[in-house]
Amino acid sequence: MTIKLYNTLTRQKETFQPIETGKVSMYVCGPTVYNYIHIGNARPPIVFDTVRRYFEYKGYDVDYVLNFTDVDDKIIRVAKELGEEIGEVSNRFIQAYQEDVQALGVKKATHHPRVTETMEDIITFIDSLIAKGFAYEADGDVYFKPRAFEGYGKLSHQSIDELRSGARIQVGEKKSDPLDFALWKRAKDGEISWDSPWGKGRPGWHIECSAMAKKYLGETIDIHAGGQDLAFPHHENEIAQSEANNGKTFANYWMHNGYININNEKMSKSLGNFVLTRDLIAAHDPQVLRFFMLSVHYRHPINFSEELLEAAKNSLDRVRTAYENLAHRKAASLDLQNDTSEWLEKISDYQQRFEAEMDDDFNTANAISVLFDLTKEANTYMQQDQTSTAVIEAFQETIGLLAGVLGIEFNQDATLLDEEIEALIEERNEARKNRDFARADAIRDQLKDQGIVLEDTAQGVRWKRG
RNA sequence: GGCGGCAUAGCCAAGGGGUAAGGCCAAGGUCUGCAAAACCUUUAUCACCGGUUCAAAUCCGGUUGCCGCCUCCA
Repeated sequence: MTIKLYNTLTRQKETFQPIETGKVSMYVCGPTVYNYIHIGNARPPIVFDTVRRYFEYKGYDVDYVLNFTDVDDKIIRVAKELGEEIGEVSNRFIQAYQEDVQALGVKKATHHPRVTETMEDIITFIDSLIAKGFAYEADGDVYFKPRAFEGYGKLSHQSIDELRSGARIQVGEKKSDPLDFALWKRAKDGEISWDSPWGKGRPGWHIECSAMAKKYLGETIDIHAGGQDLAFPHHENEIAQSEANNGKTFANYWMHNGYININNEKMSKSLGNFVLTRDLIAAHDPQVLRFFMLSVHYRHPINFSEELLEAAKNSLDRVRTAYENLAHRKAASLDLQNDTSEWLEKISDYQQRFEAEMDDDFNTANAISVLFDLTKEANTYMQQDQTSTAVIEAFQETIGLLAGVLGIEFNQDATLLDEEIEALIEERNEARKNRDFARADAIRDQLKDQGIVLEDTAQGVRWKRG
């Protein structure tokens, strides 16, 4: 089956057609590193990491670039406030970003370029745009002229004249048209700067992505992605810069994720209604947060609340518990041959259903529902007196594999209990045999206080860390 | 003003012409010494109005409400 994905450019689901067979090049706009990320900022890395994982699951070789904007007005401001170098600020928050996102099960990108390390390419890019007549220098600033680029507005589906009413010129800018946007900003006194043909300065916001995408992925990439709010103006401007300069389609597919809302309103720094990712993963299982985000289609908004997170935790526990129970049940299973193939076929059907949902524009909400169906099937199978090792293993492997595609990992290595606890469990078994339930329950309560939960099953005592 | 999205059970959420997936919560039941886990059962006609159709939650028109983008934003 081929993968279909919704392309913002055409406003349609399209069959994914890679530029190069078996390969996918993806560029995802990363953070401006001047503070800790909130959970809204965590959605794109999670969503597109899942997209990446699914492509890899399907056998594609994915070249995945996620950049860091490590110089801009806000970073300069924060550095000034703290009396630090901007490098100190950006390094600290890049580090923090990596930690947060790693906790959420996000794989490292193939490349994590930074603006400050791409300066030469950026300057060359701007120079070339000026040479081609798409940009002009004005008193140390350089501006891009959207009016010179024919396709301007094609991503956000806005006509250039409609946009005009919203455009504005800020104090100190030397644009000749309100629509023009900065490629290069002349340095103010004492501000960090780089030498360029137009004097000391630093890049504007949009040009970095055009330059980095070209540097690491080439002139045409398969997928360019980011949050919905980047579609305009950021991505629109990237298209204009890249296509004006390279004369080629910049990205074949554009993907945009929806927002995280609080009380039905967009979470944003300016509204002050945000929850920091760090704070949340300190208080909750980060996998639950990831699972929560994937339980809604990536293009739809998600309303955030502690209650919803709690519900997500209970949901995920259902799958996790089944996975752990399968591990326990494996020991008591037999090398049965009779009805095995029928079950294995059934399990494989669930996997195919999962794939069909993911193939359809990465419908993780439906993919998760298939995972639940598979979980129920496994639980039902375990109701039987006799179970086949092969079937139990297939259930466990498939649940682990599909959850893994979503970036959810279940604990494989149940650490052994220490001897003291083992002895207590044994003592309790004896007590139960002797129908000394008071003693048995006392031991169970004692272990519970130590975080060990005991469950009596037909196949013996099952324990887990609660 | 321009462009766009959303409205489905107590809650979350898929579906998007053929008669409502899945999860959470709740209640009842089975199993269990008790629990836990699990399984079974119960719970909606899809914001409203009108139209197209043999058939509409799904298409079209309109109404209401909410949200987003329109040069800081994921």
